[in-house]
Order: sequence, then C-alpha cells, then structure tokens
Amino acid sequence: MHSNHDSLNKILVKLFNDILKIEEKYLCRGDFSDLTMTEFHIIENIGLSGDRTMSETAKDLRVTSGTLTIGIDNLVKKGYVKRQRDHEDRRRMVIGLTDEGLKAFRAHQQFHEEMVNHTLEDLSPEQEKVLIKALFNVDKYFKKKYHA
Amino acid sequence: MHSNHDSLNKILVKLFNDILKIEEKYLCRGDFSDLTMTEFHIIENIGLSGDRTMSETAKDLRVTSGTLTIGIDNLVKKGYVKRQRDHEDRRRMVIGLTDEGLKAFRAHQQFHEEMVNHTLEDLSPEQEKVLIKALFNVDKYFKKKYHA
DNA sequence: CAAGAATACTTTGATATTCAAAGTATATAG
DNA sequence: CTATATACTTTGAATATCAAAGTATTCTTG
Repeated sequence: MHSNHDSLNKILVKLFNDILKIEEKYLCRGDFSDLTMTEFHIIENIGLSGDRTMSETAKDLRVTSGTLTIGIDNLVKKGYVKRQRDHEDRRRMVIGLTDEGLKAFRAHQQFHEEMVNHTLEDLSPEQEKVLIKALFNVDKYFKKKYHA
Repeated sequence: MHSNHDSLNKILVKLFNDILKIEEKYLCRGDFSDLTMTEFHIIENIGLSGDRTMSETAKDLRVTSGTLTIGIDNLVKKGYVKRQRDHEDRRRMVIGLTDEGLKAFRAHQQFHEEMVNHTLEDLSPEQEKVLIKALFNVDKYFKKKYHA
C-alpha cells in the first residue's frame, strides 16, 4: 500500500522539479535561443487554441493580465506573436502566432511527443489508459479542491 | 494509438503548468505565508536527505551554488534552516532543518500525500504499479537523453 | 613541505518573472 | 447620458536566477 504511495510521491516530486528545467535547457537554444521557457509556454498556449484574447490566455496560464502584457510585448518584439485590436470590441486584443511562432510551437510539441513516446514505450494500450486515467484524477482533484 | 498519446500530452502539459501554481497558493499562506515556493522546495530537498552540503543540494535542485546560497541565507534568516561549517572540511557547510523547518516540510509532504491519494483513489494495486512504471519511464528517459 | 591546482562556498551585477494597484480606453446598463 | 464594468497596459517593488569574480580551505605533486 504505502510503498506504492511513497514511490509515486517521490517520483512526482522529482519529475515536477526536473522536467521544466530539462525542457528549458533543451528548447531554449539553437533556433530558439532568444526564447525563455515562460515565452515557450505562452506560445504553446496560444498555439493550442488558435487566436485568443489576452485575458483568456492569462487565465489559462494562471498569470495576471499585467504579467501577460509584458510577455506578449516581448514575443511581439521578437517576432513570434502578432497582436491586433479586435474590431468587434475595441477593448480586446487578439493574439496569434506568426510563422516563426508556429515553428517554435512545433519544436515544443515535438519535445513533448518524444517524452510521451518514451513514457508509453513498454505499456500496453490497456496500461496506457490506466496512466491517462490516473493523471486525469490528479487534474480533477485539483480542479475540485482548489477551485482552479 | 495517437489519441492516447495526444491525451497524455495534453494532460501532462496541463498538470505541469498548473500544479506548481496551485501548490504555491495552497502552501504559502497561514503558518507559512513567509515562505515562497522556491523556499519550500529547498526545505523539501533538505528534509528528504537529512543533513547535506550546499553543493549536493544545489545539484539536486538544479540551481547554481550562488542561487542556493541566497535561498539558504533567506531560510536561515526566517528560522527554517540552520547552517554550520563542517568540522572535517571547513570549506563545506552542513545545512539542516530547524524545528520550524520540519513543520514546513511536513506540511509540504501532506499536500503531496493528499494529491497522491486522490490520484490512486480508484486504481487497483496492479494499476498503481503501471502508473509508477510509466512515471519512472519518463524519469529514466530524461536521465538518459539529457545527461541529467 | 611549499607552491599551485582544485574544491566549496559567497558575493556581485545583471536579467527575467511576477504581482498588485493605478491608469486608459471602450462597452454596457439603467 | 452617466455610472459601472470590462479589457488591457503601465508602474513600482519583490523574488529568482545565472555567470563570473572573489575568498577560504584542502589536495597534489615535485
């Protein structure tokens, strides 16, 4: 019982401490050495959802809109994101990826795909489902308990 | 095939983006409102391993030793960590938790335990093993590929 | 044993990230 | 048409982080 819980706890702590840093080392170099991990996450979030407003994106990323404004400022300067006023509601800004932004998005996706492939490499389809269910459990739990 | 991979990718991205922030909101208040998440992670790392040197801890946390010096400075000031020179090798510092530090450590552990309990709540022991194996796969993969 | 090299840690200066709160512009409700 | 709400930006302050230079101690080697 408890040894399973302990193992899981330890591995989760380790993964959560490590993955972001490894991801950063790997992604923020070469073609994308001008990007920080924070910026990659903004790019990823925009890319997943097509054109979005600032506030939707900020909420999704769990940062204040002031923080996102700064992030988007930088990404626009660096040429990864375009920002335009919404014609329907001129208070809103619509943000989306440039071609360069899309390239960065794909590089990030590829990193994740590779990670996922190796995670699943010696699991049966049945076992894959177990894994996904467990991870959804975590997510569900957080949503419920911390209003998230 | 691919739908499993996609689901896993999406849920991983979401979890990794969210958990640290939720953890911060939850832990860094009440008795521990003077602690930041970075400081909680230092405390956790020291607690897991008993007394340690600065460089071991820095390596484990994947920060430079300069960064850790600053973190430990703050934790000593706040009364969560004690730092003493090693008598065998006077270049080394030995760091450990104070009583207050242990309390913070336990609060952090409890947060993780609760998370793990809910993650495993409707899995059989067999399925728990699958989950742990998969997560070890991720860890192994990173260790191998990125020298980690 | 006496340099010189290596190790362990700290300090310094610079940059990035973030927030809360105040500010600006636009839209909506009464 | 005013008052209020919404969407975003700006500002000022705090934290986190690194690389590189600095200090103290130990190890190595001729």
